[in-house]
Amino acid sequence: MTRAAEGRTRRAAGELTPVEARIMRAAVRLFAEQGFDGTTVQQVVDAAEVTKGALYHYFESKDDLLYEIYHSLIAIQLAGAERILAAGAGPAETVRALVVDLVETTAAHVDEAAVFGREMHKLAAERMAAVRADRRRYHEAFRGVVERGQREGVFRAEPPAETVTLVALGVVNQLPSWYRPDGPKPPGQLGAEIADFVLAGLRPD
Amino acid sequence: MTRAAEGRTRRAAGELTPVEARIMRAAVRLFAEQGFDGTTVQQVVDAAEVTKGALYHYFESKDDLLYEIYHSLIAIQLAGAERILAAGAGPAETVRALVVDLVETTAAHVDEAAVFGREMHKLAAERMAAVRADRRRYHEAFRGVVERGQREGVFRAEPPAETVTLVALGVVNQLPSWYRPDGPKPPGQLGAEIADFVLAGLRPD
DNA sequence: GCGCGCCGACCGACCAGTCGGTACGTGCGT
DNA sequence: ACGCACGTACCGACTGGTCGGTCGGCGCGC
Repeated sequence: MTRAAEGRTRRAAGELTPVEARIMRAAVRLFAEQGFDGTTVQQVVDAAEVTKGALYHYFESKDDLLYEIYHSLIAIQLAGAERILAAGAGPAETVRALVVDLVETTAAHVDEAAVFGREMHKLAAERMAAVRADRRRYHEAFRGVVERGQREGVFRAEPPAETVTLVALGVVNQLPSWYRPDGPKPPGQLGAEIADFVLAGLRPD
Repeated sequence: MTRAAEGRTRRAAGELTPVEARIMRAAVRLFAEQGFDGTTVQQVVDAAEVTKGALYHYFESKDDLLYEIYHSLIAIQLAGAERILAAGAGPAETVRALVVDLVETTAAHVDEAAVFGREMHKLAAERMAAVRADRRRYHEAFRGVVERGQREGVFRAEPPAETVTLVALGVVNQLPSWYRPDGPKPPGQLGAEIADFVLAGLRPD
């Protein structure tokens, strides 16, 4: 059995050999800078200081790298959402926590997020479906919190919950195009400001 | 002089020969579906029912097509912004008109917007600079309106104008990833709902 | 001395862009 | 009225180069 096949399950469990980690780090950086198609496998192995043989020993294909990048990001974000939802706070506090967490994790993984946003559509149909399902789960969980707040009367009823969700998740998905780690505002503050603005649009008269 | 060189100025003035228009339409659709690098020049010419010779007669390179796509979109959007700003309405009405116009033009040119968002970074340095400058102009014009409303007291002072701008333009830029022309809500309504929500976040207590 | 982990030259496919050529309309000298 | 020269529009086989992926081999630990 080659490591490439075995690797899928091992990596799915979050375990990475040092060589795999180096390859992933190099791939994410290069894909973010130059795009997936604009980056050659040779550039990745050079940057990771390994050889093509090693890369294809651990990964099945170039596409495989793309999927792993998505996977490492979505796993973190869904875990955050589940943790926050499970805490069982009120709608306002939950929305705030969700937005702040999303902004912080996205900022901490800007390269992954940038690659994901730009190249998601290049995934094979099957993997694409898995991605879409995860995204929709997040989207619906968020909208559910907004709807609950509206039913309970802690949020204004007028803005369609769907629109609020689109706006909130929209900024976050767009974040890689303007966020700079060395910018003046730390991610936590950015998240808080965005959350405040979203909640301001929801506060009852 | 080849048409490819002449074409730059002629196309900049908004004039397109029928052949150029066919090529552009095919290119936009294919780039939106498969990405820029994922689309071959041969596919474009086949879809446009012309030959490679014709394409390279009218365009200098594949990159040229990308730039023309951007150009046709940004020209419309900046024109809309200037028209609205020139109308001289109050901050609230101006913000609303800006958002609605942006959503409507983006929806009317989803393919262009999708390609632009994903492949902008592939532009050559010089053209990239021109793009960035235009985007910043739009961004700053929008923020300026928000700041004016805050100074005049018609908007709440708390949300940083920069954050409001990031949120408003963020949804619009993200629109190609979820908007479907055959969806239940027409673009005008979508724009109105988003504008309402943004203005709700700005309305004074 | 055997096999796992890795090496890297090489292969076949593919692709942007080229270029020698064709077809046709226009104007001009006779 | 005719034909010749010229420019524009377009054609499509071909080239030079690139890239993802392969595979026979090799060295080191056991």
